[in-house]
Amino acid sequence: MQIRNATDFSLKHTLESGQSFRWNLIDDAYYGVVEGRILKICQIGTTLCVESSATEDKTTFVPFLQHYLDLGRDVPKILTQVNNDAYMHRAIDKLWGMRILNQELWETVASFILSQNNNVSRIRGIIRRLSERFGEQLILARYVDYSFPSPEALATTTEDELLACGVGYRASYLRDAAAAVVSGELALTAVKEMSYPEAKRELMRRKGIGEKVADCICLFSLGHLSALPIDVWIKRIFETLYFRRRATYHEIREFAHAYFGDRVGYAQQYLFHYVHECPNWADVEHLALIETSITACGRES
DNA sequence: TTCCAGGAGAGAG
DNA sequence: CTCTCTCATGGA
Repeated sequence: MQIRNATDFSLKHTLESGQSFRWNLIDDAYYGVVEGRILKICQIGTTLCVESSATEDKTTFVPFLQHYLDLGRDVPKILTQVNNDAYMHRAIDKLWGMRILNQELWETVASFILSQNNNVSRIRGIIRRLSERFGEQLILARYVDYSFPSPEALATTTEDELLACGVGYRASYLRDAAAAVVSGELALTAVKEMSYPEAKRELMRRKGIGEKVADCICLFSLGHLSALPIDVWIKRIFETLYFRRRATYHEIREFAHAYFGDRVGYAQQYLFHYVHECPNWADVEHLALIETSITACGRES
């Protein structure tokens, strides 16, 4: 199956930017599991070639995939709004076409609970082992993978089995969240209908979900583009480039919304992925010295 | 060996 | 409110 006219879209930047942990690049095609089926996607120009392990109805599958990849959004317009300085200009130029995915909610909740105090490659390994152990086997041609474990599967296992997958001290957080979904205490269908502040507050009631993880869930699953996950790198960027001093999370949040506007989540993702792709910290500091359009922040007490 | 990674909870001040 | 310590794990 094909999707044409995927303009201003980069499959590579989108799937490799650390918002999903499930995609593997094999011979120019990305293989991943999305909502219970393996997808194989490759991009040739503005055309996406897609294969699925499931039998798909084209009339529903194409809109589903377009929504997952956020293809319906006017991303160039957003990037114009957040292209405020030399550093953002470089990030946007380097990562043109990167989009923020709309991922399945439970998988996103569980994945970012596991992300705390962890690194991307290890998070990927944990999720792969959890899926192999607690998910269902899927096959597309010679590619074998496993669906993301259901809340029921993770709620009824033991912490020892989770530890064997390498989740570490996050085992109790993961099991508690799964149990809350099963019991209905965490109503995911209701969370999907909530506003950004409501959804964030509801998610943060769970142990293991703080501000940053809740913002990742709101941004990478619920489409709340004003969500701003502040990890150590984003904090470092804002402090070096825009504040030139230590800043609290509250200060960064306030400044970022004023500086980038209500699509700050998109700006954040370009900053996050760019600093990981091009970890030239001296360059950041150099830009901080020559940048003049951003001196408004951090002057008052 | 120590440090770090898409942090958060608990406690102290 | 802010600061600090700890948490399990593996790669650098």
